[in-house]
Amino acid sequence: MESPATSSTTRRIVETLTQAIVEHRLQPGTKLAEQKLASLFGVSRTLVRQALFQLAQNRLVRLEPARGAFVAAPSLSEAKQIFAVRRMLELEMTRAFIHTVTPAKIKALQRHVAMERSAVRGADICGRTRLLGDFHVRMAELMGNDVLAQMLTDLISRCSLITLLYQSSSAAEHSNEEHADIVRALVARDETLAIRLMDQHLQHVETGLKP
Amino acid sequence: MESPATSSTTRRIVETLTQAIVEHRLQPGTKLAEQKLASLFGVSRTLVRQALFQLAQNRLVRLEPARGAFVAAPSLSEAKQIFAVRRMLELEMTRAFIHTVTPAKIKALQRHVAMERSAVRGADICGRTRLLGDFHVRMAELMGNDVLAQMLTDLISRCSLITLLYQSSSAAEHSNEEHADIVRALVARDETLAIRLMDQHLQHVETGLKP
DNA sequence: TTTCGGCAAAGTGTATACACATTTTTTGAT
DNA sequence: ATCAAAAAATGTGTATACACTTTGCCGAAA
Repeated sequence: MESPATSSTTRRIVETLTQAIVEHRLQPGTKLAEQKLASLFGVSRTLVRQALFQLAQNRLVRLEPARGAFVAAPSLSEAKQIFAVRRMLELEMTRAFIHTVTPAKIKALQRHVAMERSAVRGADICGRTRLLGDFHVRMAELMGNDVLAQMLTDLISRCSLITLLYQSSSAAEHSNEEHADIVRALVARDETLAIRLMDQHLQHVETGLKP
Repeated sequence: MESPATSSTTRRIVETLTQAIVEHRLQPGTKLAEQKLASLFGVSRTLVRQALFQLAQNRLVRLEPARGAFVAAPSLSEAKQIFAVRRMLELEMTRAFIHTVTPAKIKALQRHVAMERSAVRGADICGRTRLLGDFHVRMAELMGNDVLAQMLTDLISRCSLITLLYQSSSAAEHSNEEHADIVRALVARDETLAIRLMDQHLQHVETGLKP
């Protein structure tokens, strides 16, 4: 399941804006005027509009009728709802993972955790956040459930605006260690432990949000 | 959390097309030519394009570059993935519902089940399918988790592309009875029973898919 | 000084026009 | 008669133009 087919030009704009928003070079609430973006990217308003439309569906921008597009500022209440959904999905996903685990899948997760660690050790803040989120998506992909993977991708990108605001470097390191712990529990085929660790991990990330 | 703000004209087109697709008046694979839809709705291609774009993100239509838009034809494998996700979400939702249940919420669900029954008894095929799906969405809304509700809305509309192919009138009646059973278990605050009933219900809907 | 009304500037919402790709039809040769 | 190649038709991708809404500013009246 690939992302919906769209002109590569529009996609380029979406990706550039997404990065800018997620890396906080565009602060929440910033107005995104169509004409300015159009001349900035050297295209017409048409393509910018499509891009903004798509970003609105990813909940990264807010579209106010006849007023324009603004960088979204997800509320804490929304973040809590998102985490409630993530917990539902990911605890069950962990349970199911244990039953379909193979050495190759374990290897893939271990490699991912290693990549996380180098990003966390380095100063690569946006790469760090992306990788820490991708761990969860990777688990879904390894289970062969692309629908679940896509869903987690959306959910995680929706809170990335918030996690980036509040997540400290030490919290990132903590997350990375918890991922490693979860993988160890998966290796040991310890279902109860893996689920408990995942639950605690999500709990930590969520409580880490509050300023 | 309301659906993403967009011109009401575009939204009208999206909703009309969604209904038509979900109610199977437009068969999977049907080409959706922009100009034809434009004259049909009495608007320009611009608005139709926006609508098709949005529908593509909801996975109800497929967009092929330079070839156009087609009504999506979800594979059985995709349907199975969707049901796996629904089971994750809805079993936990049922568990959580028990803990936050109030007489008002029960009343709302009971009213909904009654509406389902009259639609099932009558010959209102499209209303029937919509209402049977909405039961699950309604539960999420009553829990105050709009993120979950939106997610279930998407998942269920994607399923209905398939279920409508196979769901018989007797199956609909069966679903309605199962909903009533679930509500009774909620009234009794019987967590284990409610979850088991919901699990069986999803199982029935899913196995009902295979031709 | 403050407030209200209107005017101008800016920006979004929609339609239309044109360029290019794809598909289909037609035509000509084997 | 069949197949291939070319041309016409259909349809998408992008840009531009115009109408209408919002907004900020300036002046006049209380």
